[in-house]
Amino acid sequence: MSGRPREFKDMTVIDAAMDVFWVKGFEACSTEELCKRTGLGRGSLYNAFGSKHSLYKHALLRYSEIGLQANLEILERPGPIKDRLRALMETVIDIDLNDPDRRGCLAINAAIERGGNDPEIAQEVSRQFARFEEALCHVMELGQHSGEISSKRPALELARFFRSSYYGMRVLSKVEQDRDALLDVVEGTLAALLTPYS
Amino acid sequence: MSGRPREFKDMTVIDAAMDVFWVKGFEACSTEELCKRTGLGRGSLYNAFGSKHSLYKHALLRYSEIGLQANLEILERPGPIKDRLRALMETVIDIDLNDPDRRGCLAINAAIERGGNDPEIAQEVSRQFARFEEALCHVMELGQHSGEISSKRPALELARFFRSSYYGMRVLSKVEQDRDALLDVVEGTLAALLTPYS
DNA sequence: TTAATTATTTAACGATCAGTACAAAATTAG
DNA sequence: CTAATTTTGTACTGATCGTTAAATAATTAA
Repeated sequence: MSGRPREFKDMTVIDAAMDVFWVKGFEACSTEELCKRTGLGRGSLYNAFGSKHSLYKHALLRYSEIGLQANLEILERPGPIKDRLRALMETVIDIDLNDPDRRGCLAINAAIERGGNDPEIAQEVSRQFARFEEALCHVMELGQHSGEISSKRPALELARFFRSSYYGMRVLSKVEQDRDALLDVVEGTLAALLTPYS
Repeated sequence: MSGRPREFKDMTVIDAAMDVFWVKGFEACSTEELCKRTGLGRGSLYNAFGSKHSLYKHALLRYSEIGLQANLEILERPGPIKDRLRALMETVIDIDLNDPDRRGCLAINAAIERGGNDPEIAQEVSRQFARFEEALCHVMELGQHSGEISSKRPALELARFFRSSYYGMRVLSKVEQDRDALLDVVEGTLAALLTPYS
């Protein structure tokens, strides 16, 4: 054990690869470009990660510490539940519309590009979707206890409904340039949660 | 003009190509497979459509007469607005979950795979999204006039909100196998539209 | 019939694809 | 030091990519 030491940090390489996959998707991203952007030669890249598909999996896993985690942090902020949910959606609108590459959400991109034909990727995406659902459900329960959010519906249903609306908004933001169209989604979704009676 | 006659109908070829693009996406679909599935030789295919990208555009345009139109027909059915909106979502859940290829919605697939890097495709997707919004808005207005749907919010906002939730559901259905998770989206979304007070 | 036009078939184009073989380089263990 | 081990850089693999060239076939117009 322990021969020549690696000249790179795995995570740095995965981050670079994630950026490329995020912009171009899996199929449209060549191994040559991955080498260029990670700074690794083909030998090193294949020695470390085995295949393009494996590197993509690593990138997707890493994404849960970027995209998902960023969302969870907004949800855990102090302050009214309503403000957190609004911040979650409005923040993502700003990010998506200001991104010249319109990368969107890597997990959603993976779900669409590979979910149907790639069980491994589908499972990891599903895991990330579930984690988001869980966090949202927790927030909905908090809101229901404090009376900020309608208790007419189960928290899980509200979480799933909100999540769907959020994901749909990220699909729309891939091609939409009218910010108002996205802000209407925010208003409609929040209004649905904040019915004034119990 | 008028030399040797074509041995195929353009629309038949486009339909076949659409099926392949729908299952595999744009990048993962080779011209060889397109030839195989359309029955055309490479020469005929390129003579008729010019490029893979052009054929993809034709397929996406054709999709608006399949996917979009199917939705519009459900929305134009007679009967309560609530039933139409529910049918729209539940029908799509059945289709998506019963599809072994998990093709989902081709317009959404195109938005995600190519929306960020392909302005032509982004524009056509945007057009189809807008048409769906328009139809939904019309239905919301009908529902508001008849009192079936809350008038607290503008019809356009309701339409945009519903559409986002619907698109999100189709993203989820790419990797979700729990029907209840999708049905909760339906319940949550409909409940939001059907507040009992004006 | 002939010329013009368009479609089809086949073979091939250069480019690029993901992945590998292998030798040189750098380390540790003994 | 040597042997063992791992990484690195480079050259290369066969396969496949999207696209094109060119000969042949089928039609209409004259």
